[in-house]
Amino acid sequence: MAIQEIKSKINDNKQEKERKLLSTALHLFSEKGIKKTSIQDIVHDAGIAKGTFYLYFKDKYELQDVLLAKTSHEFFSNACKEANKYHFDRLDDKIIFIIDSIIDALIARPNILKFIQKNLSLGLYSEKLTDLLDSEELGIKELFINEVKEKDIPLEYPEMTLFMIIELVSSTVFTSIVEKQPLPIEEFKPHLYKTIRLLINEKLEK
Amino acid sequence: MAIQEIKSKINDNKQEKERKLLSTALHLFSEKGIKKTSIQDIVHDAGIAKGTFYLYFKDKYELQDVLLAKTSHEFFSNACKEANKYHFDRLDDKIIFIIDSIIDALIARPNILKFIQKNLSLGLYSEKLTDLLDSEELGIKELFINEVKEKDIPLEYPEMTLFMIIELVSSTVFTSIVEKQPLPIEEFKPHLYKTIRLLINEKLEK
Amino acid sequence: MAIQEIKSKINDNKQEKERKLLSTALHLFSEKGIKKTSIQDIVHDAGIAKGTFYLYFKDKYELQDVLLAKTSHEFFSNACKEANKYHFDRLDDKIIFIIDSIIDALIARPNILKFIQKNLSLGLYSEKLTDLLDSEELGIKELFINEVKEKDIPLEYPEMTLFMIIELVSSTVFTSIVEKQPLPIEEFKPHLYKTIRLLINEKLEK
Amino acid sequence: MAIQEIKSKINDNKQEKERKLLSTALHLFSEKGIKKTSIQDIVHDAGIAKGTFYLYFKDKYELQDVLLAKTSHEFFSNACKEANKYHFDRLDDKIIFIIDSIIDALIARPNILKFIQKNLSLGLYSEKLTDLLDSEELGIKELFINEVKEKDIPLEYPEMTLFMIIELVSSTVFTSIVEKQPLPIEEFKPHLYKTIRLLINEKLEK
DNA sequence: TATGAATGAGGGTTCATTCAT
DNA sequence: GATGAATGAACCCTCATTCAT
Repeated sequence: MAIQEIKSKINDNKQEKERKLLSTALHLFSEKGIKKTSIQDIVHDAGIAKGTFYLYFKDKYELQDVLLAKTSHEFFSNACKEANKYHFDRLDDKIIFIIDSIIDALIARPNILKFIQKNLSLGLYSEKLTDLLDSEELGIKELFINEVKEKDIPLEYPEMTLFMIIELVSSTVFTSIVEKQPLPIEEFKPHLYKTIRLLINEKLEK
Repeated sequence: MAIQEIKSKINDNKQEKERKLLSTALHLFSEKGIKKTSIQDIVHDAGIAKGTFYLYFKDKYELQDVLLAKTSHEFFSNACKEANKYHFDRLDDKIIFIIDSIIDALIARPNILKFIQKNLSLGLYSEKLTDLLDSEELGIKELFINEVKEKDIPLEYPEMTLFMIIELVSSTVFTSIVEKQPLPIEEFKPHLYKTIRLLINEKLEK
Repeated sequence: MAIQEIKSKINDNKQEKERKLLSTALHLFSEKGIKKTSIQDIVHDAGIAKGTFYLYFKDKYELQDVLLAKTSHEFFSNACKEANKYHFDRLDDKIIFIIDSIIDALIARPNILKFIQKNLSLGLYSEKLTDLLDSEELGIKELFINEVKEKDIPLEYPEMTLFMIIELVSSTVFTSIVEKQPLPIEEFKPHLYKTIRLLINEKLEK
Repeated sequence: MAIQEIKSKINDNKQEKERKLLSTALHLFSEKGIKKTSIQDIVHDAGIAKGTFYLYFKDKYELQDVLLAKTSHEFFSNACKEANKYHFDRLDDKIIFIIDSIIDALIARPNILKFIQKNLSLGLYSEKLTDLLDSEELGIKELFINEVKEKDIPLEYPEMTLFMIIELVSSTVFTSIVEKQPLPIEEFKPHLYKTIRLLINEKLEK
């Protein structure tokens, strides 16, 4: 076997270990909460030795950060892929479709929502994402900016608008799904979507 | 000394202990973070015996919940009091004044912001507030609803609008102050306030 | 029961715990060495809970320091008591008697010698001794100084002479007993005692 | 390249690795103490693989023993070399010159002194020295014995005298430099040197 | 010879909680 | 109600050591 092959095999093995730790941790964090999940639990369920954990992560919280960014990012990524299957005349329709997909996905996995809490926006803005983002796929950020330009939507600072939309969604949806406050999610959706349209089509005479 | 007086003194003593625990805990939570603050630390700094803690709170997290609601509420309460010193012709001006006061107060105490995180809205919506709210003071909620009615502002669901404003502020301001993302707070303020005006004066022809 | 009594009972209990920890630790340190003795071992053998250890000592090494001073001191203390039973015309005879007693005691407990190593002088000079020394008993230090004065022994700096004698004994005896270098202890003794006499009766024409 | 050369190169490489391990370990032991220095630390700083350590030493303590003997020996070796540059009429002057050189060297490197502790005499008496001593250089031991003979100094057991001088120095100097007890080293020196003269020129009429 | 990823035993330490006083 | 000494489970983390490459 060539040295090249050996090295790549070792590398594969390492990646596999890291992947296993991440997926096991996500499962446990969602199931029992971060506080009640110990490193012991994670390595036990992952079938990995205790010491090995520290070869990959400094502590539970570094793992948590990576996981938050990664998981949130996946929600955006999946929803965008889904949206790209269809054609939308209007940007607001497309954005709301994406957000609606994400909300439905969150409803379907309430435990993961409890893990993400109000930090969905990390999926777009976390610094931990650098590894994941060298993929050439178009995220919601690029999509939004591009379409604003193409369709001549009169937004002064589209990045800022998107940021506020995402934070608004992230924050209200968590409260609505988990605490059913101020309304259960299905009743809340129309209010939220109306507001999103407002933000995208801002026409403030001032 | 009359029995009454003795009882009231004992009661005072109890309230004093609880108050001491709360203030000490807030200080420690802000300074070192919740995770790194132990009950030991709290009772030590508060000058209270270990066992006594459990006469007042089930555990650290019950105390944390109370503290989150209480502290957030104080920010709103102070800002409202300040606003009531002046006269505002427009509701959006008044709301933005209040929110600006709160943001400035948060900037001044970044450690407390780190404790509150994105949960500022607990100051309005937490169930732990029942004790605090039997005061007859007008909060921002009542203020908002009343003025919408008085001034005939065409908002279909004013409660919903306020909820979204608060969550939007809570979420974006934390990120902006703590991580200076996407803009430092002073640069971000104009964008935020423009959006708040938009939400209050919504005129979406649809 | 009066509060006084209760408090003193608690105090007795605490002293008893500390005593137990010290004696157990000495036994284990002598038997297996410090490095191989864990706090677990100590509390286990002492029949005390793990957490309790930390109420009395910061760590294994604080305990070790106390123990070194205490144990060394006992050797001196016992030897002095023994010497005081007899009358000596000469100071050098008395000092050598004391040192001979100590050496014999060390020979009898080689494990304890391995623990003390070359630090026998801590029994006279350690700062950890303050607790033990408020006893009014005359140590070798006072004994030496007093007799030098009384007997007009022409020593310029008796403290310094004693210090060097003690360090010399401490250092050579360890090597001689443990490693039988350069001679086994019984053969080495005469050389050592001759040197001690020399130091006490210094008559250096210079 | 001739096989000879290759072999010698490999050998050089090996010696280089061992040398590197020793020097790195000495540095770490001095800096952080033995207990807090792990094999991990040593190989990391030495730039050598973990497994490789075990090709050279059984464990940290074997390395420590070698290092103690080696380092102590160097102090004697350097001081003797220095002394040989000059001519001394009297043996006691020469010995005191050597010891003074050693003490000054120790003062200059207090961390190394903390590592050596009271074991300076290992530089003369350790069994680990066999490798180093097949050099034909005259050590202090040979020097002392020879001169006693040559100068007809009336010492019955010169080896014993030297042993006691070395142990006395080793023990007192450590305490004096590190703990400044009973006197700081510079003030202690005259007392020590006076005693050394006494031992060399013993004239106890008894 | 040299490597360094993986191991998992074992250490120190913390801490919420109890309970006799 | 108040105390704080004692507990011991549970944690994190380090580390010497192994072994396939």
